[in-house]
Amino acid sequence: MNEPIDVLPQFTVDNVIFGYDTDQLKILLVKHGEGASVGEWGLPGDWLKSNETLEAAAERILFNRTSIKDIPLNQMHTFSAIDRYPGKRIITTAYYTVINVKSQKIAASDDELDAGWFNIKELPNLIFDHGDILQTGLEKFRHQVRHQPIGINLLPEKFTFFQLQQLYETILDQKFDKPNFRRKMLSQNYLVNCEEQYKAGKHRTATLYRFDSDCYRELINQGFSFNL
Amino acid sequence: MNEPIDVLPQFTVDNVIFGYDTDQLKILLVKHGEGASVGEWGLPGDWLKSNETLEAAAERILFNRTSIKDIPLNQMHTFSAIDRYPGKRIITTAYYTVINVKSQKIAASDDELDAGWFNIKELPNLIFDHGDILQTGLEKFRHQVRHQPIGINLLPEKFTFFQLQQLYETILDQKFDKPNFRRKMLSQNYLVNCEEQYKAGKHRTATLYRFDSDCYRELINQGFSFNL
DNA sequence: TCAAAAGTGTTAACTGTACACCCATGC
DNA sequence: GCATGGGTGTACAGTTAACACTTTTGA
Repeated sequence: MNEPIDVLPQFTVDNVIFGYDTDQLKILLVKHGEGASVGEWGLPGDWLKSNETLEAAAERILFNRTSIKDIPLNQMHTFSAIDRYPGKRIITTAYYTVINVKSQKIAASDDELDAGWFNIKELPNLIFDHGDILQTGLEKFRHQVRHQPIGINLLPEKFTFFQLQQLYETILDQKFDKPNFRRKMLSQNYLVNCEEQYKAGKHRTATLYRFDSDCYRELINQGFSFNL
Repeated sequence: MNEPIDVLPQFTVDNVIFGYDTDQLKILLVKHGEGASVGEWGLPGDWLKSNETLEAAAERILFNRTSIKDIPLNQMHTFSAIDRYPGKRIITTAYYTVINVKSQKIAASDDELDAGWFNIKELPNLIFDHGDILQTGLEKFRHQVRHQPIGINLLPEKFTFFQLQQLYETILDQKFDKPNFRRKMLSQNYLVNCEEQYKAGKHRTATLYRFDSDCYRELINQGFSFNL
C-alpha cells in the first residue's frame, strides 16, 4: 500500500446503533465537539482509515462508544449527495446493528461532548443528513427482523415467550396475537424448551426457552418469513 | 465546492447491467484497454467525479455504453477490501439494473477495447472482485424480482402471458405452473386486458395484456410477494 | 394426427387470523 | 374478585400447489 496519509479525506462511516431496552427501541447518538456542528447530535461516525475496510471502521466506531466487539454490522447504503456535508464533499457509508442497552456502558469518543440513548420516537434534530440515514436504517432493520431470527444478544440466554414477543412488538412497533405468535415461533424449530420454570410477578410461572444456535444460524441464511 | 480535481482518486462506481433476451439472462461486460487488466473482461465502471453523486455516475456509466437514460439503477453494496484493486486503495459502489438486450446498441467507451453481452451461465473470468460483485448483484436482482413487479421496459407494451411467464422463468431460472402463474399475476390487478388477440406460431391466438402503470408503480412501493 | 401454446376447473394441504377458553398467582 | 401473564383449542378464510382437462392452430 502506498497511502502516505492515515485517513481517506473524503470518506466516512456512520453507524445506526439500535438499542433494545425492554419496551423501548432506542438509538445511540453522540454530541459533536468539533467543527460547524459543535453541540449538535448526530450518529456515531468517523473517517475511514486508509488501511481499514468499511466493515472494520464500522466495528471500530461501535467499539469506541460501547466496548462491544464481535457483533455483526450490516451495510445499509452509501450516501453521496453533493451538499450533504457543509463545505466539503464527503461520502459516507452507513451500517446498522442492534445491541442490548443494558449490556454495556456507553461513552463518547475524544472529539465528542456526550453520548446517549434516545427513544426512537423522541429524537432531537440531527446534523447533516443523519435523520435520513436513521430512517433508512430503521426500515432495513425492521425488514431484517421480519425475515431473519433475532434475539441472541438482546434477550438473556434463557427467556420466556413473553419476553420474546415483547422484543418483536417493541422493534416492529406492532402488537401480535399471543397464541399465534407462540405457534409461529415454535414452528420455526429454533427454540429449545429448557424444561425450567421462571417465576416473575403476580402471575403463573412461565416456561423458559433458549435459542438452538445451529438452527438459529441456519435460519439466518435460509431466511424466515415472519408474517403475523 | 472546492475540489481542484475532476475525480475522486480512490472512488469508483461499477454497474451490474442485466440484459433480458427472450430465454436468456445476460450481463454487459467490457474489455479493459488500459492498465494492468488490459484485455480482460470486467463490469462497466468509472471513477466518481467530484461534482456528481454515485447515482449520477452510475447513470453516466450506463448511458455511455447503452445510450439509455432515465431508467432507475439500484445501489447494491460498497466494496472496500484493502487489496481488491491491485496496487492502489480503491473503493467501489456497485449498482444494478436490467434492460432489454434488443432495445439498444451497446458500445465500449474510449478506454475500453470491447463491450458485449454474456449469458449469465457462461461467464469469462472477471478482473478484481468483479465476480463477487456480479454474484451479489444477481442475488439482489432476483430478490427484487420476487418482491416487486417487473416487465416495463423488458417486454413490448402489449404482451402475452407466455411472454410474461418466460420473463420470470428466465430471470429466476425456475419453471412455474402455467395456470397458477396466470392466476397469481391476475390477482395483483396490475395487468390490463387489451381486448386484442395476438397471432404467433403454430398455435391458438393469445390475449394481449399491458401494465396499468399507476398500479404498477404503487406495487413497487407496497411490495409484492411472489411465492409460486 | 400431433405438438405447442392458450386457457379453465378442481381439489387437497397449508397458513393466517380471530377468537374463546382455561390456568396460576398476588393484591 | 380481578388483573396479569401463561397456555391450549378451534374454526373460517384465503393461498399454494398439483394436475386434469379442453381449445386452437400449423406443420
